Amino acid sequence: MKVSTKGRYALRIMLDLAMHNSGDLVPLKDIAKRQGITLKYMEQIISPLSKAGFVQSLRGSAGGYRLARNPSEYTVGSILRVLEGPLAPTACLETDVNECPRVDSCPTISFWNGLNKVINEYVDSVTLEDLVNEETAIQSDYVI
Amino acid sequence: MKVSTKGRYALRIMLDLAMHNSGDLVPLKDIAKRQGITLKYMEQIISPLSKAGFVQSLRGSAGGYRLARNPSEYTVGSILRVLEGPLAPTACLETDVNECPRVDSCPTISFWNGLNKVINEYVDSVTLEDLVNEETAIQSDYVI
DNA sequence: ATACAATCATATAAAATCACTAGGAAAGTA
DNA sequence: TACTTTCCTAGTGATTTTATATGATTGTAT
Repeated sequence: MKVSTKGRYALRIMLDLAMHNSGDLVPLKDIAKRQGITLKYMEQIISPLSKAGFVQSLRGSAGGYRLARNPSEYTVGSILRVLEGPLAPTACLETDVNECPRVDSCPTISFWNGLNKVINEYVDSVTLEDLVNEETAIQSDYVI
Repeated sequence: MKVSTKGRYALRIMLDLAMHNSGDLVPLKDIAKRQGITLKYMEQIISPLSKAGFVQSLRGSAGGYRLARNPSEYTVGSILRVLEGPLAPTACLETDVNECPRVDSCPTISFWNGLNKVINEYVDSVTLEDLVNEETAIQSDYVI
């Protein structure tokens, strides 16, 4: 029941971009340095995010990445799903085509459905903006 | 974010025992036949449940397993945890000793804490009895 | 006492997943 | 042209998953 590093790192990358959301492009190298993740591994993580249209990119010197939308328009769930696939707790909930031969008489399916629901409702109730606001609130504690 | 077969099978075994909860001992062979799981694999799954005191066992001819308590006294979460360990979505939430060096400044920890909470609250809100009642309700549909 | 039935323990292993590392190609900027 | 940065693909060691297999131990019934 663990979220893999890819999902967790994807969230950290997107949150880093959200906290440096000036409109300028942010080189991945800078994010890697801040987050303590190797550049090469981060490239693998941001690639699907780029293909999914979650970030905009530009190559070359002064290139980098930036968010494609407003931080409030990303739920954490949507980010995790790009790297993790469906967040369903069992494989039988993932597709419309139920491959499990026991599905019609399965006494546990309603339980798994319920778990699937609470997980997805929660991860989609939190946005990048929520996390940014929380973080800046924490930082201001030090100032005060 | 998947529950492993051990956790899922453990739930099916416990539910099978709950639906054959006459007080008599149920041979594992019978459960294996009903559930379509090999006896040898089931032995590995029920062993931790036995050690955790979730089921009572008796060896020998006419031996088998039965629930140690009333079905209403088992939450699904408690069963899953025996086989899966903590159901936390990240390792940093598992122990009291936080090993992650970033924990004090981690902007995502509150999100993971929240996810951890909704998952565990849900799995502990459903009992074996709930699943049994649901199943017998479904079966009675056929009768009616 | 003996045979039988079941739990209990341990070893092995294929397959999949995880968490990276590495090399280089392509594209854009100064 | 030199440099920087993204983009693409492949490989790799470690761990986990999902079992299978063999046999020992224990208890019940006849």
